[in-house]
Amino acid sequence: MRPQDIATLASHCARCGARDRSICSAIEDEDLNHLAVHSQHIDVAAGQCFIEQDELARDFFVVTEGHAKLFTLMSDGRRQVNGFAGQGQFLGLAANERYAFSAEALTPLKLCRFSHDGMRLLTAQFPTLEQRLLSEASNELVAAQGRMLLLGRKTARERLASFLIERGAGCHQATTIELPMTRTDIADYLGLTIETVSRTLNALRRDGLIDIDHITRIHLRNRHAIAALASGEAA
Amino acid sequence: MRPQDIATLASHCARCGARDRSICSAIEDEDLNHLAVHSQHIDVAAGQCFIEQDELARDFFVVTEGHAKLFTLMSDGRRQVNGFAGQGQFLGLAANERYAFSAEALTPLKLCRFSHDGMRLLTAQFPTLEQRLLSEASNELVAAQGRMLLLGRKTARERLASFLIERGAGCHQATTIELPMTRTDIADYLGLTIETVSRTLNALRRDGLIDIDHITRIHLRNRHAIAALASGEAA
DNA sequence: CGATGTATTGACTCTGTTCAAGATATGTGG
DNA sequence: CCACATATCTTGAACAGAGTCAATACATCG
Repeated sequence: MRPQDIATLASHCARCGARDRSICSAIEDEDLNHLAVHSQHIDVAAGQCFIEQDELARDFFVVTEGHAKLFTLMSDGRRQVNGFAGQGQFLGLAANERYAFSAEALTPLKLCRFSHDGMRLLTAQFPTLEQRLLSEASNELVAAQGRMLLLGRKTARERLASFLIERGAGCHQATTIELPMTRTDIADYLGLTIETVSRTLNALRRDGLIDIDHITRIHLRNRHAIAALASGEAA
Repeated sequence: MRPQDIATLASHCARCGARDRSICSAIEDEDLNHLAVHSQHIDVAAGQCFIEQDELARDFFVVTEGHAKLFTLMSDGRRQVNGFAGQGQFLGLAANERYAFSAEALTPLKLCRFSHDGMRLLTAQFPTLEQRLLSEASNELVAAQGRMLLLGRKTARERLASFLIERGAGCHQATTIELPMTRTDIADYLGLTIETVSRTLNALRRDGLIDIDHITRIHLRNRHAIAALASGEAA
């Protein structure tokens, strides 16, 4: 890992750290040299797979730039997208011996890779890092339970509303959302078909809840109503 | 915590530890005294709630006897059962400031309770414990992804087959499954209605895949076929 | 044994899927 | 810069799997 990569990672993680999302926020600046020894910077082209379901889980990853999708496949091609990962997101906790999911770049992607072995050395050196990992895992478990509720019990309309609110979270004022994924990815994320996603989004537009500025850009006109829909408090 | 409770916990955890499922397997016998200082034995009557969704998350729990269900509620009463917990199971990782789920005893239940504060002291003393917690969280994340696939993409028949296989796991030979939960719980676990659960189980019986000895006892006649169904390799 | 809660079965409905056609983007080469 | 080719997205019509509502059967427990 070159010095400029460390700087890049550090600056990215500093940004993410503000929202307490990045794993790197557990590591102080002066410790970044140790980090550098055990990590490696990687570029992935859009559409390329960098984690393969059922492969031996040797590495963890941190997204430093771009977006990725995580998904599970069935033998007949049915697909469930488990999540999307953006800047600062940590990947690879959902694995024992082998990865439980595949991961593919949605946009040109920059990753920081840590071997499990390297990670063990790091956690031995920085106990806070292990706490940080555990807290990250807890966050993901909470999110997973929210998604089970969505997939098991919510209507198509509620699923889309939940998706929009989730995507819009963090941006307190900016109610315009960028969607780096296709309709197919959204459908597989929400347990629906592309047709239902398309129809439902346009229904939300007709009802004045959103504007669809562009296929990849959606404006929330009535965030409060969308949030109510998402949590099931609607007629 | 009384000495006999420690013994009970230890013996239970020893049993579970064989399958590497219990959190206590990280703690050696001679350390159980330290454990005792920070833990508390609790009895819960069947039907009683012992974790309340959105309450401040102050404690972790280990099930030492009996069965519990974990679930999430929507304001209109829709319910998603996130999982069932039996002997040796660790509860409470899916929480940040507050619990992301509620938990209720299905049978008379014995729990071991650890305060978060006590847990911090314990993990400081036994670094392996924190690794154990992280590994437990990883297992749960893997399981969560399996459930997302189930809830998002599987048919009712495949969901029931998956449920039976999951319940039958561990018991390599014994193909008779005890179900400590009601049909309503199963339905809310699989994202279905009780009617669909009932109809589908009886369809599986008619097709010679299972016997329903009793409402709460199911015998797997053709485990291989059920497993194939569960993973979606069927007509 | 009757009372109550739980499970099964049946008839009908509805939400979301499937299949198919058309529209809109994105990208390429002339 | 435009025409064509390909992807992706939208829209429509028919269908199906699971849900809803309602009646009946079965357990469990006093």
